[in-house]
This record gives sequence, structure tokens and C-alpha cells, in this order.
Amino acid sequence: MTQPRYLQINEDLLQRIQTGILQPDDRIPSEHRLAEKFGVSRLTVQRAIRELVSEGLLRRAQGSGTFVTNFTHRFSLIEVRDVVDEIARLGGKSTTEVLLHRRFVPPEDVHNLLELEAPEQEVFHVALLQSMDGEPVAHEERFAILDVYPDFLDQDFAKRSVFDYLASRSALEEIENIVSAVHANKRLAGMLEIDPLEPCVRVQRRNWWHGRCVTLTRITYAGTRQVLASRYHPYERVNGRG
Amino acid sequence: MTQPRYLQINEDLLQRIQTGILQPDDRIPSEHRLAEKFGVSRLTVQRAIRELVSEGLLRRAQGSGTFVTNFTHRFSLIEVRDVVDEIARLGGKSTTEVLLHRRFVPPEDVHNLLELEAPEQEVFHVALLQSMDGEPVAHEERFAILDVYPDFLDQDFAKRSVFDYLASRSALEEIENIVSAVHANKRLAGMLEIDPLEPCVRVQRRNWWHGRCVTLTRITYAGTRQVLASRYHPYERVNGRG
DNA sequence: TCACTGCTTTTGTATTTACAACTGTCCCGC
DNA sequence: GCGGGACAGTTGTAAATACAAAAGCAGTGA
Repeated sequence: MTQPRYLQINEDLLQRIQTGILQPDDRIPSEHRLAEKFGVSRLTVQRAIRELVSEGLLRRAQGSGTFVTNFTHRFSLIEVRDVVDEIARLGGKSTTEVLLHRRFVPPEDVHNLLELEAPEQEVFHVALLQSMDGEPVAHEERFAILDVYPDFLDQDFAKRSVFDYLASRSALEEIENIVSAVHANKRLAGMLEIDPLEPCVRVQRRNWWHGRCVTLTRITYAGTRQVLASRYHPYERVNGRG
Repeated sequence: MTQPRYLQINEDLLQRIQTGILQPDDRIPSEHRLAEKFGVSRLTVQRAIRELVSEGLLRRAQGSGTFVTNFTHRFSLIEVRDVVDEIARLGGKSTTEVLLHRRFVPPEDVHNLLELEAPEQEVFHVALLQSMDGEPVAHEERFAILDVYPDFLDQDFAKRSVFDYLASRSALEEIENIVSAVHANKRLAGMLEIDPLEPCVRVQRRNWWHGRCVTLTRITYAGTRQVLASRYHPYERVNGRG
């Protein structure tokens, strides 16, 4: 039960990169040379290389060669899950209270964030209070433009998550997330059952579709009861391949 | 200047998935059938499919077929950049003040987070104040275990970013990020030049290497002056291919 | 000195062929 | 009725080959 040859070559290269034998911007041997060295066809080498390219470890230039990228992550990633999904993942019972569900003319900041053109343009609006095992964990406010989500007002967001509904109506093209820390105002603090002085994490998200901003979401997490956590392996291989 | 055929097939499939003609768990036509339909060899079809597999849109099962995955993202990602890097990206002048740079026995919470075994085990510690154009933007505290970073105390972190140094000594294997909102204590608020009541975003990060937790980082951003923002395309194609 | 030309190297795309490995189904024998 | 085997279909891996396209380099000529 030996590994396929393209994987052997792939991992040989990977190891040479990870151990630093191959440094960023180094040129690796040409396909032809590698094929010769490993005694395989050029196509097999190509496959090994293409996978490393798609993982971002190598970069290719036609006519020039294949180079090691500077793969040190200049950033790390934090995963923000849908609140309903997150509660389910933690094994809690999720309840959603629909506070508002309407069509209205939004305030100026929302108008601008949604990049609306016409003045006084209406949008859909839903405000939710998400609870886990009876304890409020987040206040969620979503704005959506009218024409992409025509049946917005017919939905029962206490049963089906807004996330699910919006995702079903439009594939996401571009996403912007902004995380900040805020104080809940008195009304919000009351709903979330926290002290108005307790700092809360707020995530604002905008989605674009077909070049237009179609939704705006603001989620305020209940103070120190909720944090955004994520854990991942930057170079994990699926299927136990690595 | 037409597109290569494997890309045409790739995008034909992509479109049929994104428009919902192909639903999650649907089986797509076999390689043989697609090769016939498009008048290309099986390998060309295979390449088109493999790219979609690596992007997570398709799933293959030997002997069974190729299926559409349920690709709706249940989460979105937020990018947390190194503060020095972020300032550079924004075009500002970054200055780093080293507040502490030592080897010491950490408090219990740090001891536990670093998963130290021996009691009273020492670790490296550095505390920094990061400023952009003279204005403090973040307080950064890093803990690192001794044996992986032997020359930790010899570094000048005012010149070379801690991030750079740590990354050069160990490739990241696993990363955990936790985002929360906190109040700066009086000392911290003074350094960051903010009101002690102003909420701040705090990111705590732990890195594992060779199965051990090797670094712990806590970054506190200066209140509302700083937010974590990111913007990305979930299905972006590189090289203008899409 | 500079621009152009042509050669070599390297990657990009694609075909044809072959066999292995795995899955699901159908049919036959018990 | 049930189990097992044969078989067809599907993906997995790999070879040899061919030509296209881009980059880099050296040499040539103005």
C-alpha cells in the first residue's frame, strides 16, 4: 500500500519547503528535471506541483520557472459562524425572538453602507434576539435590499435562520467583516441581560452580489458571555494525506 | 484569445452549481460523459473537476461518482494581521516601544494557556506598545516557551517585529484565536491614550508546533480607533481566470 | 549603445492509451 | 430468501507524445 508517486513528489517538495532547504523565492528544479530525478513522466510531476500551487506554497511563471512563495502567513483567520449554527455546534438549544420584521426607509448610516442610490429608498429589516438555553447571547440586525429577496417578509425567521434564507437566495460574491468593541445601549443591554457598561463584540458584515451590496448585518454579542473563537491548521491535509 | 478547454468546462460546472441547476448532493455526469459532451479527453475533464474539488465545490468517490457538496459557507472569515504589517498596509509610520522584554515565571492563567508541565516553569515575555504616526493603536503582549526560541532575549523588537521573529523560528502548525471585548485597565488605558471606560477589542492567539503550545499572544486594540476589518471573495479566481 | 532576432528553457494545454481500484447492480445458485 | 460472484460503470494513477506560449539570453546589425 504505497502512496501514489505524485504524492511522494508533492510531499518531498513540501518537506523541503517546510524545513527551509527551499527558501522563499528559490526556484525549484524544472518539471523535466524532477521527472528525470523521480523517474516519472512530466505530467506526474506537474500534478504534484499544481497541488502545492493551489495551496499557495508554490508559484509558477510560464517561461521562467516554479518558485517557492513567501508563505509565512501575514495574518491569521478568525471564523465567524452564524449564531444559530454556533449554538447548535455547542450543543445548546437555540431560540430566536423576532423583534422587528419590516420594510422601511433606513437611517443614513445604513443607507450609505448598503450603497443605495435613490434617496428614501426602502429596504427590508429584521431584528432578532438569539438565545441559547434561554439565555440571550446575541442581538442580530439584518438589512436586505428589496429586489433580491422579494419574499423576505413572508419568512418566519423564528423557525428558519435568516442566514439560511439569505444564503439560499444569493451566493456570496464578496464579504466584508468589521469587528469592533462597543457598549450596548440601555435597551440592548436590557435585552441581552448585561450591564450597560459591559463591553460587547460587534461584527458588521456586508455581502456583495453581482457587484451590488445586498445585505448588511450587525451582530452584537452579549458581553463576556460570548467570544469569537476559532482554531485551525494552516497546512492541514484532508483525507489523511499528510 | 479563447480560454483553455478545461477552464471552460470548469466554469460551465461552476455556473450550473451557482445557479442551482446542480443542487447539493446531485451527481454530475461521469468524466467519460463530460469528455464526450465537450469533445475533449478524459484528462481534460478531470483537471476541470479536480480544481472544483480542491475549491470544495465538488466531492469525488471512486467507483461511485462526483457529487456537488453543500458549499454554503456556515461561517465567514476575519483576517487578523500583524499590527506592524497592518500599519504598513494602511500607509502609516509604525513605531514600537518595548515595555518589557524578559524571562520570568508567568501567572497562572498564562501557565495554563501555554500548557506548561513543570510548576514555576519560566517563559519569555515581551510587552509592546504599537503606534501609528505617533498615535498608540495597540498593546501587544507575547509569551513564548524557552527552548524553541533560545535567542529571544537577544532580539530588538523595536526594529524587527515579534511576529517576524517568531515566524522565522517555527512554522505554524495550529492556531487558536479568541476575540473578545474588554475594558482596558487604568494603566493600559493611559498608555493607549483612551478612556478607561472605552471598550477595546482583544485578540488572544495561541500557536502550536510539533504538538506543543509554543506562543501566546494578547493584543488589545485602542478602543474605537481600531477595528478588525477584512474583505474577501469566497470564490475568487486568481489571475483573472474567472 | 540599443533594438531586434532567433534559440533554448520552462511552463501551459491537450490527446491517447492503459490498467488499477472501488461501487453498485444484477443474476445465479444454494 | 439470501449470499456470493460476475460485470459494468466510475474514479485513480500513470505513461508517452505533441505543440503552444512565454521568458530569458546571446548574438547581430544599425
